[in-house]
Amino acid sequence: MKAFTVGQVAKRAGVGIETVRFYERHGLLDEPERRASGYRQYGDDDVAVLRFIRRAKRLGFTLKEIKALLALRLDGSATRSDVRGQATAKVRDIDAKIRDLQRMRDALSGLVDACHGDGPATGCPILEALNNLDGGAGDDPDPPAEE
Amino acid sequence: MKAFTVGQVAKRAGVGIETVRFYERHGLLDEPERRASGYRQYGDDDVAVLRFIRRAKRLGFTLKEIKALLALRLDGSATRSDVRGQATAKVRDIDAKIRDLQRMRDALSGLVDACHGDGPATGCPILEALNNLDGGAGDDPDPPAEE
DNA sequence: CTTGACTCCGTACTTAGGTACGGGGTGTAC
DNA sequence: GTACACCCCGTACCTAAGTACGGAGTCAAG
Repeated sequence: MKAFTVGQVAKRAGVGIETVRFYERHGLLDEPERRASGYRQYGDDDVAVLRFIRRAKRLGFTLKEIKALLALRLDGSATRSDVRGQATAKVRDIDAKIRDLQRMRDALSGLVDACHGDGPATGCPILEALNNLDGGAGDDPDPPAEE
Repeated sequence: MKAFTVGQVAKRAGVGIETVRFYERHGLLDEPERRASGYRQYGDDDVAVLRFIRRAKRLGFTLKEIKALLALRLDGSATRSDVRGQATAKVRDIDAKIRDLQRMRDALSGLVDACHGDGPATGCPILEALNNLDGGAGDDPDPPAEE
């Protein structure tokens, strides 16, 4: 029932007022209705969108990507297979991110296991572990050619 | 054996020359040895570090965080348990990211399944799916209090 | 021993994503 | 009916992470 002011919606979503206006200007948040005075009016759905943006950002999505994700929601002109295609592509993106993170996680956690004891850290097999952090998943535009 | 120029190391790592200098200035890459002419000299280890930075960045780590990750490698003054502590914290960070991504992935992929057929997208249960995208994992500094 | 590609350095510019400022209007509690 | 907090808008500023510029020195091939 569209009862929040910009300050209230910002507080509920855990962002700043200026940020709400910023998202509006950049098309992540729909332009809200206004009271006669010009005051913006928001509802719970706007809070949800703002929270979603916050979380997606933490996961490394850009505002542009988030905008695309949000657009899946409203795009009434798209056919279902359009939407499916876009969503599927996003799922693949996310899967790739997860795989990368998992490899990083495993290497790091292997490091934690290998580096037990409590002497000085020198000798702790961190170097090797870090080397393992590198490795497969690059869209490397430069396969190690000869020079 | 420290045989690459800045251009060569940049190419091998898939980054720009200016980026290499930038990382050096910001302490992510050690200051390399120089030839008499002042030319920087790099080795394979530097390539590995640059590639690592690239991957970590794609995963949403900031350069600051990456610097901290890289520091685990060299910190000879730290005790093993120091290093273990830091690495463990990083693992937890990464786990949280993975969980968030997985929830997002599941919601999105549920959307894909639910939205089969090929009519117009209106009616496709995207709204609910997006609502599910929100939910648990925020370090929300503002629990929905009364107003 | 010159030419072209590469390197040096410092400085300036760019994009993304906000954050702050400031002069004015609004809403409400006394 | 006037404080006071809150909102309006535009503009300016900020950090992160590069990217580009440009004049001078260097290296290797012919």
